[in-house]
Amino acid sequence: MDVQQFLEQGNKHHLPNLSIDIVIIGYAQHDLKCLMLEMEDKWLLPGGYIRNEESVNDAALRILKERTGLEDPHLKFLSVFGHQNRFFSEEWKAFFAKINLDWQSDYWINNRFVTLTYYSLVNIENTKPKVGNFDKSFAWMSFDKLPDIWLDHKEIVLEARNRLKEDIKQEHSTHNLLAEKFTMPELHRLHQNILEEELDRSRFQKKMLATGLFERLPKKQKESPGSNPYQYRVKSVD
Amino acid sequence: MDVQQFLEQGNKHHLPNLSIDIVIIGYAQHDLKCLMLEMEDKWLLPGGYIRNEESVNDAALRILKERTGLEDPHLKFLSVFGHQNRFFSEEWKAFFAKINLDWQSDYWINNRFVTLTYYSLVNIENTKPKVGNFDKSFAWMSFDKLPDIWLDHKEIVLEARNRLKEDIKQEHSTHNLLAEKFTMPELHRLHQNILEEELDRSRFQKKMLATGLFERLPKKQKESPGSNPYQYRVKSVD
DNA sequence: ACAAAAGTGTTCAGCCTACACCCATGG
DNA sequence: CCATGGGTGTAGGCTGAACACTTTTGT
Repeated sequence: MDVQQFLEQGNKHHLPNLSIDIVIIGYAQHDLKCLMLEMEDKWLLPGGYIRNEESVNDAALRILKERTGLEDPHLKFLSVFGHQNRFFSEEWKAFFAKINLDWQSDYWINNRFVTLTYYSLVNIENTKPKVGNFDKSFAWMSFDKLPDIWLDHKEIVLEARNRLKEDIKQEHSTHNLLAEKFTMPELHRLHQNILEEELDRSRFQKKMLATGLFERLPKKQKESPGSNPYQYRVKSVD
Repeated sequence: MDVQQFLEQGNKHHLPNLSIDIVIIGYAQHDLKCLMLEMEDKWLLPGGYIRNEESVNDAALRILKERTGLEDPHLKFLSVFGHQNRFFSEEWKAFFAKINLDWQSDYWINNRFVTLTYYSLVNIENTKPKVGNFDKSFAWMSFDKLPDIWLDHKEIVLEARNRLKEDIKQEHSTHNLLAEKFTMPELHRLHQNILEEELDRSRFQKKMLATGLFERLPKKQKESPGSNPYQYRVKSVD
């Protein structure tokens, strides 16, 4: 579907008041980052709309796959943003003016949208982001140095950051942020990074191994001084 | 708004693809129950649609208040049901035939609806349920003896029942199911009921008191044999 | 007096915490 | 050979589990 057709006819093929936004979280250089797209001088979250013939969940997976290329990604529901003033006709108008495209006040994307937000933990190395129709570029943005963010997407990003902190205590999905094989010190640093606090190294290791979720692999070939760490990977489900 | 106008024009005043369904949970006769409405021979959850001028959250509160009369109720988001085949034109058609009302295939309520589900813990004694336009009656249905439930609402009810079991370990919202003043034995029985397992009486009492959430009131005047229990209420936030 | 209900106490096991210790490796 | 990093061990404390004890009250 080309852009003009999408703007004029998209409401016939999509649910006209629902959108999906995904906070795609990665980890590199000892830093938590999220994938953002640049539209002119502002940044926003990867997102999209729900087609008539797909479920909400399928739409989220499709959007995630379109932006990352990932086949079987981690994906978790975050929350609903449903304020009555949540429409962005002024923002769209200004944006269309900037890129010298015609803007019509009856484009369906000017509707009020309730957005369903998700977050996804991915391995940056395996992710090959692709920009969408209106996007100039993408970037992995550190949560500590967020740029000018469009619409209410900053609120969504921060909610995801907080939710991750809560979820880490219950769930064991953080390995999605690392490569298939990882060491305990790596996982330890990651958890400290997410929780923004020091965790006892000894206790962390024992707790993780006690879950029985990981299987030990041969030691890593190392270059740095010190004993070589074992590598682990998530046990395959039997 | 009268019924005919709602059916023909409702899409102009509501988000046309979003609904809200609420599992309203109460507790009476040592039994967890949920509020259901009768439409002909089937039962369904209290629900409604989102008006253009209200937020999703306000809509949920409005719907909850319309059905229960409650002013400041407990309300918590449950989940999204968003399957692509989630429209119920056949069901509506059959229902309209039964009540001898005209049915049009282009009524907006035949649309595909994504439903946002919530659950609410209420005190049955303080709740004065009111039926909606199409409802014959209401009833507090025990989770163990659910009737014939319309659409996919049974799935929603069961998800709420399971979520409550999970949430009880983290949150302390169960007092919403009891009267303002309650005793520890009452709270104890309630928790056992929700978790469907025995809880050590001694430990339960100490754990609850250790939260510091409750303040002790004078002992209850009692009739049954045994020592009179203290009454408690939730501490007011300072 | 006795049984039932409610509140509190006691013991033991297991887990969390905070380190200490040991081993491997590179400079 | 020593600094660094990584794996494991251990003593102390806290918390939870199971059950015992005591008090209160209706029958």
